[in-house]
Amino acid sequence: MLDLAILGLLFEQEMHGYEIRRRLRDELGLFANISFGSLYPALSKLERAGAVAVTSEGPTGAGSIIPSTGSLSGERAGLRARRAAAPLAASKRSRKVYRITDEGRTRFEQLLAGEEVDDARSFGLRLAFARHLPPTARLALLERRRAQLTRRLATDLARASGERLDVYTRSLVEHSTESTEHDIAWLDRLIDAERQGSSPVRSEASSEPSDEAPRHEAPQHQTQ
Amino acid sequence: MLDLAILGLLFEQEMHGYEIRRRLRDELGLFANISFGSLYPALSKLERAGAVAVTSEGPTGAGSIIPSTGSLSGERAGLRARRAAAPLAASKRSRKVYRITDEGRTRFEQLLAGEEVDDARSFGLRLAFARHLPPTARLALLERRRAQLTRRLATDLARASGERLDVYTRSLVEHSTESTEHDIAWLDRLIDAERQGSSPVRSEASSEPSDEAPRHEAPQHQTQ
DNA sequence: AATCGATGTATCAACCCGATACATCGAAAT
DNA sequence: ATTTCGATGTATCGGGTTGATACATCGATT
Repeated sequence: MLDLAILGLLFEQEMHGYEIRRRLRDELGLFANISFGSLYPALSKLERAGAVAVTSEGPTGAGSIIPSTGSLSGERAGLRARRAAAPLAASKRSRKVYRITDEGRTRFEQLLAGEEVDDARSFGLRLAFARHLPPTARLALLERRRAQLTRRLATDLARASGERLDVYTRSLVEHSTESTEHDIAWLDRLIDAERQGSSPVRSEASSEPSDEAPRHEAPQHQTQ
Repeated sequence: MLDLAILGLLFEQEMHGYEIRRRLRDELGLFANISFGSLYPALSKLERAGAVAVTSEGPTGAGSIIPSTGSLSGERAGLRARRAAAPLAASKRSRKVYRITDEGRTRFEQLLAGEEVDDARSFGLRLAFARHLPPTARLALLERRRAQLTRRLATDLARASGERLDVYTRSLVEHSTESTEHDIAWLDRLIDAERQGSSPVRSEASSEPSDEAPRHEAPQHQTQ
């Protein structure tokens, strides 16, 4: 699940681990504070799997890829060895900038279109990257989530009406029910907007928009 | 965190693992589907720590508190009603019935009054057992949670207004903001009710061993 | 009688989190 | 000018959670 978040961020721009964490916290808001104990192993795993590649050193921008000395494999003491053996002038600080590969892009689309939309986090993450989905899959994602919430609402209502609960538990269940209803209403608005805006447009990349409906906010595509 | 849930359920009535899972799912609703891979290790750990003891074998040693069919009608399926209607006493089935110890009760109160009210699960769990808290601690719990949500609302608002987000991410952030506001309003109602109603009733968490029958659901005050 | 689903306990790999360690840099404090 | 301190940056470790899986018994249907 964290793989999806990492690949989604690297899909737009290459960056290093610390920056990934910052964006996840500040922009997405999901993973309130993703732990480094999750992030770095996930990056290593993605690198081993060939989904991302490291273009060591280079704060921002596109160029400035220093021809690596071949010892960029993340071994146990490799970090210290690299630091000691690389007193480069350009090397301000040890940072590993990650870049997504073609294989990673494929993996990203697989994960994004995956069916495991169980919890709120997973759904929120997919929605945050929903602009990379074709309209059909986007609508399917929203409706899958809506079906899940509807199911949960049914069990919540059964529990609220059937059981004998104390004041606090009852309030908890009632509030949970209201929240679920609120979520469903929100999803209905999203689904409606999706149906209004994406029906005439067949493809997100190449097709003439033939509708003149006053869309309040157009679904913009990705930027570089 | 799971320890609190287990001890809270065993606080009222002894039961076995499978039943703990069922109650957590059907009554509390938290831990939508608690995994056995969490439950059984937690039970073993609690047993090693002396917080619970196993009174192996015998599903209904001291008379089942199962309410007769009436309130069970709203259950998930008729299967449970069927099972509840026939509480076999000679069950040779391997089941380990757990009972809370005095040490476990102490541990339960420690956990319940603990300060780590970070996430929604932890708070919801504490609220579900809030009737075991003295009114002062109950109010403190609600206000701690409110303060957390207020902080989160501030960062959410900053993110929503400052960043340039695509349609879906923006909708996500806005919905999250609304949900947090909804939660805060709910907490305000709870806090208000707590301030109104908590003066006359003084009980719980004291050294009174008698005065109450071993009922497991006994909150009778308050105006919801 | 055989199958199937519910009940019941238990373990495993994979994953995630919180804490911690180590190291560098910029800037404020002394 | 030097020290201190906080932000940046990578990485590991222990412990808890999950989902999958295994094994076994019982009740009911076929």
